[in-house]
Amino acid sequence: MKNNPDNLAIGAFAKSAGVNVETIRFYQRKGLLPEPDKPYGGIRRYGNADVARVRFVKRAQQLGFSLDEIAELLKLEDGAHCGEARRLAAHKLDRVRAKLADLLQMEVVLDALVKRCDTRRGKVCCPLIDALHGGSSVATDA
Amino acid sequence: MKNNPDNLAIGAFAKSAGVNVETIRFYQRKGLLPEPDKPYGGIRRYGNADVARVRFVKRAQQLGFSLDEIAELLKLEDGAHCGEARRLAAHKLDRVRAKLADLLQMEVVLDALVKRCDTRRGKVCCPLIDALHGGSSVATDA
DNA sequence: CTTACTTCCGTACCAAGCTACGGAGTCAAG
DNA sequence: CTTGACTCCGTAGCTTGGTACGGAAGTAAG
Ligand SMILES: [Zn+2]
Ligand SMILES: [Zn+2]
Ligand SMILES: [Zn+2]
Ligand SMILES: [Zn+2]
Repeated sequence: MKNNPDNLAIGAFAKSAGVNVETIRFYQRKGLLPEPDKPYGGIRRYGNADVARVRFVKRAQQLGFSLDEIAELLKLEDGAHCGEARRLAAHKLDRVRAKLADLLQMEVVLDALVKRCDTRRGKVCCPLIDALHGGSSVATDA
Repeated sequence: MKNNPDNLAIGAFAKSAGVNVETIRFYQRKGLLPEPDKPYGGIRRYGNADVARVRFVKRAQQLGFSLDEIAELLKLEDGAHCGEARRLAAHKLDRVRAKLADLLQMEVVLDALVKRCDTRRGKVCCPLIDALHGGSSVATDA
């Protein structure tokens, strides 16, 4: 009875889902996971559907969705609202791309600064520091 | 006397630096900005050096440095510690690149999911939702 | 029955980077 | 001198995604 995968106490459930017990409780408080009824004075039991739901959350997180956004996705969990799901994902894709562009810009500038720092080492004013002082191009520069 | 750029009260200083007054105070508490002595029972005054320092902080932030890291950079502000500055920036560059790789992975997967959602619209189970259920590849997949 | 492990539940705390608020003091204009 | 704007200072709150704590009650093994 103890390891029946459809009759787990919260500890086994959390382990099975690959998260911390406190994370489960946190998701319950956030409304991402249902809190099963508990027998009077007893303890709550969880099943495969709950494990699957946590895994759903974790996969969506890997794609950059916030917990609030994941709550929206979970409302579409039956797969019958393709348009709505697509809209959410497309919007997230936009924001991922925007962040990507920002980071790329940082990468370009940092790379240039580090290289300049290498080639002009030994000067009184480090070109990298100088750029942060506003001495040379450091911003988007476009 | 009022708009002398080397004798600013905190409000004018903040405006001149392009930040909120509270941000100035916050930076002072964090040790990023010195708190000038104030005349007994009077108000503190700020100058161009302070404005430049805030701008330094903001430029470094744009490159992805955290305030703690910026505190380190500010110790090298005289430009005489090229090697140390280069080390900090190179390390940051590494982390920017790592984040870039993560985001790129997200972008690839999200893009694929959205496209699949487009082409298979109308199915009972939306392919996007299905992938989050673990139905198809959604993870790093490498 | 006792011991030891879980569970339950509320509450508080963490990082980061601010933002807001309240009451008292100061300053400049009219 | 009064009014109103500004400053000072401490403290508290916000966001996101959890983590940690502590005491009471339930559960399992011996
Ligand atoms: Zn779909
Ligand atoms: Zn310099
Ligand atoms: Zn250098
Ligand atoms: Zn499905």
